[in-house]
Amino acid sequence: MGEQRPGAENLLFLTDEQLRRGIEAMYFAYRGFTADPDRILEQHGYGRAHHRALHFINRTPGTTVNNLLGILGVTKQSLNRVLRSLIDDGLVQSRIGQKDKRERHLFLTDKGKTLERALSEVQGRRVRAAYRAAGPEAVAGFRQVLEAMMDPDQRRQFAFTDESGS
Amino acid sequence: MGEQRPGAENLLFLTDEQLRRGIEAMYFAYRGFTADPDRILEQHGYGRAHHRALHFINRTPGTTVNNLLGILGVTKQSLNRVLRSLIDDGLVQSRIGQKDKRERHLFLTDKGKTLERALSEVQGRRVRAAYRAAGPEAVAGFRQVLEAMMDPDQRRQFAFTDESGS
DNA sequence: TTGGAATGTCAACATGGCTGACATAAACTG
DNA sequence: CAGTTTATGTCAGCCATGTTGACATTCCAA
Repeated sequence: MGEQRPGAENLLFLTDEQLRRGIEAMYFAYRGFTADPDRILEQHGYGRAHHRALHFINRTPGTTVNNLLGILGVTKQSLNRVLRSLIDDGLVQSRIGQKDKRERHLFLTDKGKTLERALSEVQGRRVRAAYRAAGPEAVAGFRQVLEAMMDPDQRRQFAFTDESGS
Repeated sequence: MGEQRPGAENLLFLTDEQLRRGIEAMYFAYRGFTADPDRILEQHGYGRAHHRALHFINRTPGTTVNNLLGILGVTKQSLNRVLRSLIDDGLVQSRIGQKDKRERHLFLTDKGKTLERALSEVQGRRVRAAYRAAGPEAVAGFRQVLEAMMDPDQRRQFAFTDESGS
């Protein structure tokens, strides 16, 4: 991280124009990033909030509501509305904690796993295609900039969920 | 990174886990990306839709409503509500077209320019910091992946707005 | 002159953020 | 044990921003 390469750091003197281009690229790319899952979600009457919940429950099965609140950065009322519909529709199962019976541990049902897989499949397809088009070195740079762009709290969250030691 | 295989293309053999990490990085980074402008917008009773309008009007002064609709990808009713408030608040000026009097050409007023500058200043500061932390080569890769991630239509839009030949 | 394009406006609705208030149950603390 | 804190759920309402549908106006162009 941060090693100096002679003659290279001058590229970080960015004009206003270059900076604006970067901002627009982020905006347009994020639209593309969410476009495919959005189409599937729409067919089920769901939104991005449902996608995020499915994603992170799938990622850490048995996570608690409070845990999820921290990751998603929304209010419990907002999350509850989303979880309510997912539970009612049989995509998520909520189990009362054994150690602490106030807690609810969240799991995807088979139905939930099926939708989650469909969503991550189309989204992953686009990400893979972009990675392939840009090449391995570009991907490494992409990840570095994204990580540096996060809020420190989010970055810590992000680092914490990394179990592979990458 | 996990298991190393000979050759360079192995970096594009992504495990499910690596792909999910990339998706999460995009999600968290976008949150960071919008966090600073959001705080300013909130003080004015505006949202991201107002920011986007201000950004693109500033970028191409005199753009028409229809033009803006194409860039932003929303309905005219939705955009109109946003433009209405910006015009009423004296941040945007709408001038009837000379050649085609049905068209409205949009410009930022001094007041509008001031807010736009404040927004792009805080957002640019974060982007700059991320660029600096990641380094020039990472930035080049970042931009390549973002561009590859856009929808083809958006990418064409994006390429078209590039007047500097960057 | 007539059709259609560009724009604006009104109404209604949905999603998903938010706050505030309150209920419940369980865990913790003195 | 009593009181406090924590985790969760729920109700009600507000706001920003997306949607569709309907309709008026203006005016270019065939």
